[in-house]
Amino acid sequence: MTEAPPEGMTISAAAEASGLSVDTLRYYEKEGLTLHRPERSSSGQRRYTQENVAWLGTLVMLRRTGMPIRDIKKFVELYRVDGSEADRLTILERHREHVLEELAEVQKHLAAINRKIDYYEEKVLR
Amino acid sequence: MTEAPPEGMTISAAAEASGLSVDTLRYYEKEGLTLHRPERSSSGQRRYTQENVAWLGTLVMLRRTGMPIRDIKKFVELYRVDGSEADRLTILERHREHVLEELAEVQKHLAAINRKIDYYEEKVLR
DNA sequence: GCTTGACCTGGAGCGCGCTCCAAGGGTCAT
DNA sequence: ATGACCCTTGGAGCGCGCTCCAGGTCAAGC
Repeated sequence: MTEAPPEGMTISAAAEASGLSVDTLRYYEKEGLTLHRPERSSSGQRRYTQENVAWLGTLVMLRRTGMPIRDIKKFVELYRVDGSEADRLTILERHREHVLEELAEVQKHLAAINRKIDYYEEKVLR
Repeated sequence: MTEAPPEGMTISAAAEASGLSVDTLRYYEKEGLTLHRPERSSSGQRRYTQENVAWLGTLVMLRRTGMPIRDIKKFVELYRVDGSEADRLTILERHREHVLEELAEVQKHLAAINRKIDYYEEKVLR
């Protein structure tokens, strides 16, 4: 098997694909949130594989559901530990619990917003 | 009609009732987020009425659904404008839209979390 | 009269998550 | 070889939403 030369997307393409900014990609990498660091081209530029980009999707999933950077870091560090699957599962289950609580609270407040809207609709439409 | 002396809860009671911290209550007041500033006792301490506390509930509702302080400020300022009910309604409707989009996105990511959990459950339980 | 404790003010400080900047390098088309 | 353009790094800066602090006042209980 021959080593393929580092082909793959540039950082701006990876940014577009993931919905993150170029700066954020470099920031995440610096913070140790990447599963694998992207390869570099001969001139030192990052080249993102599909796997790299897929992991960015995981990061977006965790961030956009409110997991702090430092917790994501702990999570990704488990990927470097053999047999840590049960621990990763625990973290995900805890996070799911947290997300469900958040959702429930927001929905509760949403109901209050709806009541306030109803009140104003009646008031405004006479 | 006689003026009642300023009876009402202390700031710590209002904090407990609203779920906010004492510091946050003073901060919100400073930022102009209060509908009415609480009265003061003879020694200058804040005394919160039920109405004051109810408004804190509105602030919590807006904050916990992600409305930034500066937008809440615009909203409360409309309460000082006669006939601004339609504008308040518009703000609430826009905010509801925003909340619904947020909820949809979080739920989408929650589904991805569930899939990842399923994957690990299979892996861990052999 | 003294202590305790809750409150007051103005302002500084902080954690988070980016976001931006300066200074420079490589690649390519004209 | 000039310019455009995208990339690199380290580090500074920022917006947000609190949170904390120093130094002081006041009221109640012992």
